[in-house]
Amino acid sequence: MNKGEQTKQLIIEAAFELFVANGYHGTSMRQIAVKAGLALGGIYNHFAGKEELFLEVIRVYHPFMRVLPTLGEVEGETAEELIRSATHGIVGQMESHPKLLNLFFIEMIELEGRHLPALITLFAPSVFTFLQKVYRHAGNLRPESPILLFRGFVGVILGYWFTHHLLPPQLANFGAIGTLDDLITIYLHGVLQKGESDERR
Amino acid sequence: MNKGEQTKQLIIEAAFELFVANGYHGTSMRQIAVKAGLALGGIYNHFAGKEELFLEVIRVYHPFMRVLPTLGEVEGETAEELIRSATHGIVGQMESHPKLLNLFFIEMIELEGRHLPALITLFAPSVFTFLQKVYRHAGNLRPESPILLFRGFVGVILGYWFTHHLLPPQLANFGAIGTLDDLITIYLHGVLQKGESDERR
DNA sequence: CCTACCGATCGGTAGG
DNA sequence: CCTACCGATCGGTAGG
Repeated sequence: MNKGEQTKQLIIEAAFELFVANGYHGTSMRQIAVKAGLALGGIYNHFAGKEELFLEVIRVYHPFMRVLPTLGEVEGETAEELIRSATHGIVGQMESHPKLLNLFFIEMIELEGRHLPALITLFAPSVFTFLQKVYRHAGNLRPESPILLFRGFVGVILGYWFTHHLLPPQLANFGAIGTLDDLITIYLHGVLQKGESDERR
Repeated sequence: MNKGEQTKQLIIEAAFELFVANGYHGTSMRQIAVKAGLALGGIYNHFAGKEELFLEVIRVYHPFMRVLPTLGEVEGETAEELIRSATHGIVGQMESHPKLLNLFFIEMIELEGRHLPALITLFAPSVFTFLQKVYRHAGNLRPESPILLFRGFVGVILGYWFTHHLLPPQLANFGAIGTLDDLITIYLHGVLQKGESDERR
């Protein structure tokens, strides 16, 4: 990696950290320049403008980019193993940089979600691969629709993440807060059925 | 409501719509003034500054403010009825203004979540009331901890909401997208147990 | 890649 | 509640 490429990476990293901390309009090109260690004008040797820089940050750091590819690589012998492994993989990625999700929200709000469709269609295959694997390893899934199963799966991750970062610690005396695996267990009880004696409704 | 109070409400409403559409730093006091139908300087007769105005918007429009009180009023004879009714009540509130949730994210990102703790402790009682009601009407809940039950509940709502607004429509041929009630059903299968014969793990 | 600068717009205020 | 203004800062560029 030559000097110019190195500088470019420094700019992207600096921009990422400032964007997720202060938002798009809350971050100035001057702040990014200082953090990347060059003068304001220098940025424009690498990027045509602020939005182009943001697009590059998204291309590298968007949570879909970090999180969904792991779905394609998940391994396991049963649906339960696949789902537990996928959930932990995704949450692990999210924990690797707790502000990663902010990029998603910033793009939604401040750039009106203009770049989401492209990202979604880019990663839909990983999701399909994962869902097919799950259904292949288990004929005993209650939701007949993979999409529905996936929507519940998303709920487990989001429910865990937001309550994990938001619930006030003092309410622990109202009951155990629980772990990610506890939430997965609830979900698995919801989607797995062991034989037809299990029919409830 | 006298004239001054009326103007104040117009400002708050205009600010709300601009904030959720463009973010905090992406909205200028001049835009708000125009939308509210007065001159820039006029806003400062009602609010000390931009952040004070945002705080008032939050006080009126924050999703917690709109969504959690319904939890305190939910009625039903069984845990299932209570949970279904609460979920529909909350999602209904969210649908009444699809950008309501943006206020939550804007506060998180652009104002660093400084005002969340106050909002959370303000509405914790509604949540507790709801959870107590659920546990009173059903001894057959799998999660021993109400907090854990609640985290799963949050997951249902968030999972539904985000996939509902994000999933590309064309993937419907991969399977039915499902409804909110389908997701609630999965969750209920996860948390309700009908007798001890149901033990799975 | 930096220096020095551009016009535009920002939040906010004085004075009436 | 408006007009007219303030200093500060914005994204971006020319020229070297």
